[in-house]
Amino acid sequence: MPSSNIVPPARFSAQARLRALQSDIMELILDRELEPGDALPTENELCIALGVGRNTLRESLKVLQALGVIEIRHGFGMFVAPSNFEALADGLIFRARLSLRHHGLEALQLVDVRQALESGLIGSSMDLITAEQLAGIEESVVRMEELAAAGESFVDADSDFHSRLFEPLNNELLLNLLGVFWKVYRRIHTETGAGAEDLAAVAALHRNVYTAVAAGDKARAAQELTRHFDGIRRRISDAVAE
Amino acid sequence: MPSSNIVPPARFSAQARLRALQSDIMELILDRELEPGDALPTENELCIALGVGRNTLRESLKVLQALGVIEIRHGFGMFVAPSNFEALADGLIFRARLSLRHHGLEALQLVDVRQALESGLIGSSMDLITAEQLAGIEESVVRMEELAAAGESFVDADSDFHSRLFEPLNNELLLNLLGVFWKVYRRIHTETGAGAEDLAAVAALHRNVYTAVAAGDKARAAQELTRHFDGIRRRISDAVAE
DNA sequence: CGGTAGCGGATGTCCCATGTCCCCTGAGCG
DNA sequence: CGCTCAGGGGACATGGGACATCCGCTACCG
Repeated sequence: MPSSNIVPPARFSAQARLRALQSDIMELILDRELEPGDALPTENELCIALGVGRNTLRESLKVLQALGVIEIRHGFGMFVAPSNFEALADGLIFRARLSLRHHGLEALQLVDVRQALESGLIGSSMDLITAEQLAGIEESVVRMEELAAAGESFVDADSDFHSRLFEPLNNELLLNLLGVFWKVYRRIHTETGAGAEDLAAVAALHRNVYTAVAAGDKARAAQELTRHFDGIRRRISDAVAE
Repeated sequence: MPSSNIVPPARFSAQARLRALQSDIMELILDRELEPGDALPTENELCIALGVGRNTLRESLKVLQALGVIEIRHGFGMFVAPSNFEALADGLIFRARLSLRHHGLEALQLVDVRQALESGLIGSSMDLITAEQLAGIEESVVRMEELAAAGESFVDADSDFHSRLFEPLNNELLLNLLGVFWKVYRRIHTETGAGAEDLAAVAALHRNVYTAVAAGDKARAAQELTRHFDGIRRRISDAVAE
């Protein structure tokens, strides 16, 4: 029985305590009205303020960093971070790879979600698109076609194309989510070999999407996107079957 | 210049090393073909296998736990976890609360994404829905109406309604994402007070959605959902303005 | 034969020492 | 007078050890 021990403070499960600690740190940020870019107290100050050891604190800190809540700069300090979904991507990539060992279920679900997002929002994006942004999209298509003609893979240009497509919406969360899906897809892509794809055909599909967007034909744009996703789904199914 | 030092192992940035360590752990799981529920090696074994100290390892382990990749049970061991999006929710809740201090931009973006998902996928879900599932949806609506009549808030029933709506798709990723959005929304809801909402009107909106779904009218279902989201958007704007 | 106390192993928390990195400052130079 | 770069100091990174806590299993005792 700790007589003078001040801190046997309501022992919950370890897991709950860690989560509480993370919440405390986030509350502290909100309470002090820190903005993205502002510095947090040093590790030692936080240890004292929150009444935990440095290691325990650091474990929570690392989690918050992975969640994109804070940014840790070695040797300088910790700061409230701008958006960052890297960690989510890693988690999803892991799940997707795990599922590819079986039936690729999670990978296919991911394509479904991405399709709903892209097909569902392409219309709104087309309402807001500027001539300049449209030109940027075509540029991506051209780059894909060039790479396809040269027989080189063009994952970057492909990713670029889809980013630009939804840039007009000015929705960072959406772009982040799509970015995550892209990262997962890219991983699956290299994982499954996928060398046998028809580059020219893929480039042509994107050209079709561009044409529909440029013409302002929302229904056709959504439809062309859907065809694109059907191709992706087929490739995943093939990879799992093999 | 470390002469006899065996391990000056290609110093990258600290952040990169931590990420690499996480990847290594995930690779190890995939290499050993561990399934969800299987036990990982103990901390000490991993320390040796990966050549890092226990503290460093634990920081990565905690991150993986937060990402829902592994599950840590105090005093027993570590296991490959089933799906878990809790961490993502916490991160998003933080972002949303942070943004509410300004213009509520991220909160509104989140509603946009959710709307795209729900409006975009309601059609596919209606293709697959069974009579039983339909009855479950109506049950949720009835519960909401009862609670509205009693003047009580019905966040749970509301959340239930939306879950059931997309249950037929059998897409865990989607349900998880929507669950995350719900959690964030619920937090915002309590955060902004939001006591002044018209319970009966909200219940009626859901009744309209149910009616359209039961009638098999996809366009109307999507439209009713959109109206629902417009209401949410308005409430967020009001909360920020005040 | 059943319940329980003890044991072994694993994780949780913490401290300390040392290494590493980054920004800031000030002296030196053009 | 302004620019550049080396050094200082502060802060984070890493590793190891000690002790506390928790869980499941087993062997002892009633």
